[in-house]
Amino acid sequence: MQIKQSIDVENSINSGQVFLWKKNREYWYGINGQDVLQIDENGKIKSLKNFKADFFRNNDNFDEILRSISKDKIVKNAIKKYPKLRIIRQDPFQCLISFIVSSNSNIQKIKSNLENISEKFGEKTKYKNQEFFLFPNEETLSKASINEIKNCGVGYRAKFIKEAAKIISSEKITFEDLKTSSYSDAKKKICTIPGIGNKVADCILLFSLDKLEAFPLDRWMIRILEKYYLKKFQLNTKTITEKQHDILHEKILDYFGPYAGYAQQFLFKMERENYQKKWL
DNA sequence: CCAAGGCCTGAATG
DNA sequence: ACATTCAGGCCTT
Repeated sequence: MQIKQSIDVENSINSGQVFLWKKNREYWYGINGQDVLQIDENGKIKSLKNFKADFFRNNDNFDEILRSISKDKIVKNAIKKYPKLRIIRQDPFQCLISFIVSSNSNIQKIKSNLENISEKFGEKTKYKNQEFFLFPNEETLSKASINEIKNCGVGYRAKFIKEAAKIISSEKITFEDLKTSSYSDAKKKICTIPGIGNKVADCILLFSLDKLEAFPLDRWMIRILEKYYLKKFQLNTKTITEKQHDILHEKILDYFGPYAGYAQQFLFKMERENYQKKWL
């Protein structure tokens, strides 16, 4: 694939979107579903299985997107700081499980949990003279016992993971359908999976199902909105009920527009770096 | 519709 | 040392 615009590989990987990545010399290596990717500093991708998807969303129109979300000084500054930050289009099933695992957790633990899941259930493989474990497919996880999953350190989320894998492997919900559905339809459907609420759903929709209007509202984003947008969104800091959540998301969409998810990623990255939070 | 409490786990804090 | 607290939420009551 031709690279039209430069990519900030380092910061894109280190922005809370993906977890099974590590750097070795000049390359980043990561698990993306049933594939292993090797990415150089320019964003050039090689892979175990001839990966050809648009991982860094090169086909998005960045000029238009950045113009569209540049509504105020706050976002503009965030964009200025990380101008080549990308939203990553990752493997949907791995993404879904990753963000179920992420709830009420932290990045270090999420990473460790997911590594355990891959090692225990994923296929062992070699690429570029290194050993990797692919991410398990939905069928494998759907058949795993709750205790085996629990042993990966995910605690009460184990049963969510198994149930989610069952729903996907039985095709009660398919990613193809979610991709072609509208944002709000897709969200409704995906929220029927146990362990997936508003925040987790938006992460999955934004990072793997091309729903750029998804705007994950986690503790950090709420903090950011309180800090910079308190008046604009008339934030009711105490009550983040489902209803309030919907109302807030609507205001955000009205304000940032159809690429709100990109705005979220820039703001999130900026604020986490301000607080010097670790990524992987 | 809202508020409150519980939940696995491990690192950080007191 | 040991006990709380807290962390990219969600579910149940």
